[in-house]
Amino acid sequence: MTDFLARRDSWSTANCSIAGALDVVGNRTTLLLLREASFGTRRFDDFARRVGVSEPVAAARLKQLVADGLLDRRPYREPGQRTRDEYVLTAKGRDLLPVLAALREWGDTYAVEEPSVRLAHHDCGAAVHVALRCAAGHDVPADQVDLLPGPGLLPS
Amino acid sequence: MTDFLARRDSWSTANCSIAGALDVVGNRTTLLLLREASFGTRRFDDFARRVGVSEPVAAARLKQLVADGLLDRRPYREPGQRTRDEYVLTAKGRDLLPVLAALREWGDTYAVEEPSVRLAHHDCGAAVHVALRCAAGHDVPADQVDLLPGPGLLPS
DNA sequence: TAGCTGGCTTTTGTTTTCCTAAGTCAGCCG
DNA sequence: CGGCTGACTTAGGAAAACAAAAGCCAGCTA
Repeated sequence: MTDFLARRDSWSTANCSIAGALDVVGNRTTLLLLREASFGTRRFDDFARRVGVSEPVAAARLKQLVADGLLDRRPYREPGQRTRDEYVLTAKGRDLLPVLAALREWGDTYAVEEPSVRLAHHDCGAAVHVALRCAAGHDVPADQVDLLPGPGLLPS
Repeated sequence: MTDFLARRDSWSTANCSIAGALDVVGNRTTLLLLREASFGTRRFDDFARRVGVSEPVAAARLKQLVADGLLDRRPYREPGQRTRDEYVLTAKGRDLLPVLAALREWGDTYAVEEPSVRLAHHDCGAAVHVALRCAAGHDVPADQVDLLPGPGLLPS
């Protein structure tokens, strides 16, 4: 029961949630586009320029993100302007913000000297960081996390 | 001060922590190798087989992970066996676990029907999930996160 | 109605990533 | 000392991702 880890050949790749998530957001450009979307970027060429990617790549990735339901593409019109399309995060896309926050936190520590953005709690102004918590409300240090078989493994 | 987001062309790509983190772990194979390392996998061919990648790719990625300081490669010897090399997470690599946990949580919700692994708090057994918290100890919902300029932007 | 601009798409060619298959090397085992 | 196994490396080639440049189309603006 507890040593299901020992024979994880059978399930390590099969229907793994991490692999499934990476099938959607497993490349650099996609995550940077989502970073921009979380900053409020909406227009096509802003995405391409700020992510630092060519237009064909931006078009392909944005299209894929819309197809995957992370971004919503919808027309809008500023007064006196023609109709344009904008891309905004869906709930499914917003739920990836913890991933971006965790990457940012790691990058702040190990990849850059001076972070250009910091996250603050709107109510109290204190710095926001990513934490592991259990359903009972405890803070969970990384070494107190147990790996247990999930419902996808019970039939075996 | 608050509309620094409006002219983020200047800093969106430059020394962004997320981009820096993705330079290290920005591809699928690397993150899956770290997932395996977090499961306790140590041997070369176990990594390759469980991640589902060919040996040359596993060798290249593991070598890069060692060079980046996320994995430590060290010899070990089981009794009656020859010396082998094993790969184990460093502190720098362990600090990526929140990223993996966040990806897993998103994948549990959106990418698979039945997760094969669940995380539990060792002390109380309750499910572990990723949360945003501020330094003052509050839970921070995603819509209460403010983006503020960090130290890397002050000189401008 | 003739530009002009935003928002893409198409084309072309290069670079990166990956797989398969084969080869290497060290050392225990008979 | 000759084979076998684990842990890789090398070679060759296919597939994917990417950039640069050009083209297309809709609809304001003049």
